[in-house]
Amino acid sequence: MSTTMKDVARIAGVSISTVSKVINGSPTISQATIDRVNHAIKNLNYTPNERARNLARKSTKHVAFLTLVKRDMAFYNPHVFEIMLGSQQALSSRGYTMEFIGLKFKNLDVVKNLVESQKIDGMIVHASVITQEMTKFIVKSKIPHVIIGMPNFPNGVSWIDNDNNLSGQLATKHILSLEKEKIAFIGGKKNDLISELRLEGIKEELSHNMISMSDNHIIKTNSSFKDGYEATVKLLNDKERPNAIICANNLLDLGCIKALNDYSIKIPDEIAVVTFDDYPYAIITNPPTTAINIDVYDLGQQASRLLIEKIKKPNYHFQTYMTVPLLVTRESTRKTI
Amino acid sequence: MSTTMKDVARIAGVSISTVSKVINGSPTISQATIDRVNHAIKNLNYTPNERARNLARKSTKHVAFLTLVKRDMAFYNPHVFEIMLGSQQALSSRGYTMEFIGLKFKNLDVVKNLVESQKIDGMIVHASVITQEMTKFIVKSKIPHVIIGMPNFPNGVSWIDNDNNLSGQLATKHILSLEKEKIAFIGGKKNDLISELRLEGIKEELSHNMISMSDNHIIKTNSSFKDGYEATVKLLNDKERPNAIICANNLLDLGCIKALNDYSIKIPDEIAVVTFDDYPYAIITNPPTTAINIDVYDLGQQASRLLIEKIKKPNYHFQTYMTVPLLVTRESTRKTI
DNA sequence: TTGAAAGCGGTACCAC
DNA sequence: GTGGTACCGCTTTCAA
Repeated sequence: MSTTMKDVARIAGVSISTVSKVINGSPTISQATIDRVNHAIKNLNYTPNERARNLARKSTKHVAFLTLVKRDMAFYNPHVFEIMLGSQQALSSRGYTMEFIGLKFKNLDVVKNLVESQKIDGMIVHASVITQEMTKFIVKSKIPHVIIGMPNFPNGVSWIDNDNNLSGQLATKHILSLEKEKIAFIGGKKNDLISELRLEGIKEELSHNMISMSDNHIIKTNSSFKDGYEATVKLLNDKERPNAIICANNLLDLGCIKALNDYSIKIPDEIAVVTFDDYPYAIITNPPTTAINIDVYDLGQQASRLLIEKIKKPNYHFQTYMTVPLLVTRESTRKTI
Repeated sequence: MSTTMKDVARIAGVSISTVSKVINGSPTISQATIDRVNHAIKNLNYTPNERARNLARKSTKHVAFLTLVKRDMAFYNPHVFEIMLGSQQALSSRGYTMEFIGLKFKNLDVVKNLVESQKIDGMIVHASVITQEMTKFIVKSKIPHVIIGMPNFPNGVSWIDNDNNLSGQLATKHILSLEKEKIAFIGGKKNDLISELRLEGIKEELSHNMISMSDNHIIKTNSSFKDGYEATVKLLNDKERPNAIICANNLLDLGCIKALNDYSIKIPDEIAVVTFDDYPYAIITNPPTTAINIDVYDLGQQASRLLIEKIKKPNYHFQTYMTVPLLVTRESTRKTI
């Protein structure tokens, strides 16, 4: 058998409740016994049994991180893992551990069983697995939680997200500072909420500056290299050719820059380009593309921070928390002399 | 209070040990009572308390996945996460859960505490966190484990890895099938074990075919775009210019292809190119690069499978398990007509 | 086929 | 300050 508290108590010549108090840093123990107990712990090389503690203290210091997963996802959607990394770091620095749960579909039963089995103190849930029914369950169960990403339906859950509207504004502000006003946008289809929010931000910033955006300059498409290429060609053929293009993601950007190069358009002199997200292609386009970067690691950290806050103070409430995007300037918007 | 086994027992009119047996599928219970108990469970919406089960059964059905982590790692080193994905999938399909532990350095104390706290049944450890001291501890502790990646020192641990030697052979075989024999290799420095193993495979396959490799055609460098570019230029200037180049990774490949394009070398007619790993750049080079791909998801799955095997049969032993690389043929080695 | 009861290894309240 | 002890909620003999 492995050594238990009983052994420590015996060796130290105290009761097991005293040992427990020493381990948990209770203030009511004299320094002398603290030393005796710690000495015994060292000698016996004793480590508390976490399973027993979990049962006794009715909490596990264990948090679940839930996300939808697919094969190869680490390659084409690394952001989720960077969020997870931030979450885990913030959790472990506060004495919590993290269970990673990758779901193949929005599985309500798994979530239910997870919270009802009482093996976690809270959960961080990526918006990809969320359904309206699930939010209802989460709210009713009162499990401490943070959703990563704004749900696109009414809900009572606590969520945190990047400020996508602000991202759009930032991109636009930057382009306007180059004295370019004919801005085009290549983005996702209408149901792509993030793309829509960014577009809104772009429009807002433009109207602040009394500039309107031509409908022909807004292209909603899929998110492949090819789509980016074709959208760009379409923009080049528009009767009022834009002098700046904002791409909703790296793949569209890759296609866009390729098209501009093929048509011998000077970047940024004739057309400047800005993309959202910094990875993986913004760095290697020719020229490298200016990007609005989201610090997803930070997003994960904030999520954990808020979650632990909620675990500790059950009546602590928040509905939303926005993290801030960052501009990374590169040649695609750098004025040539 | 939440409902417990006691409640179920009372409602079903049986003892709690009977309830336990029903839940755990004991064969000694009559169908009639099984039905009664299950009915009560449904009615009360009862879920067993996992904390209590863990303590009572002295096992947690919980496995740790350990790896070294750094900020932005999901972007520049997604492979680890794809391995994790495979592991988690294989674990959960067998009723196990996974704790993700990202370490900032090779922290022996964390590992010790992890196994001594008895909260995991086993662990999958990425080679990035392994030290010789740690392998000693792991072996001594008898904790079921699988190391992902061959340790580069003598050890008694169980590990699993891709067959990097075979990868090198595969790349070489493919190039030889194009009737090109002057093969060059751009790889990592000497301490890069994986790169060395691949090079060995290349050499082995060549010597099988009675072909020797010029020392000038082996370049060991760092792993940046720039290094790939420069190495390629050096190869182009060699008195005996190679007609095929094997790059140890995607970034080197990116630089290599760029250099070949800048020097107007026809790919693959004048020089064919093969790279290791398929992501993220092999797909987008011009032309796209043929790659030797490692199915890291599968690697993760195998690791979990073996780990659970070991958990269930403590005297089941293995030292190594090799997964097989895959050739993805693209334009960079496709014969033009 | 079922149930009583002794753990599993701690925590935390309460008495001293 | 310290110790006795009743749990925490389940699993697992062992006897009936």
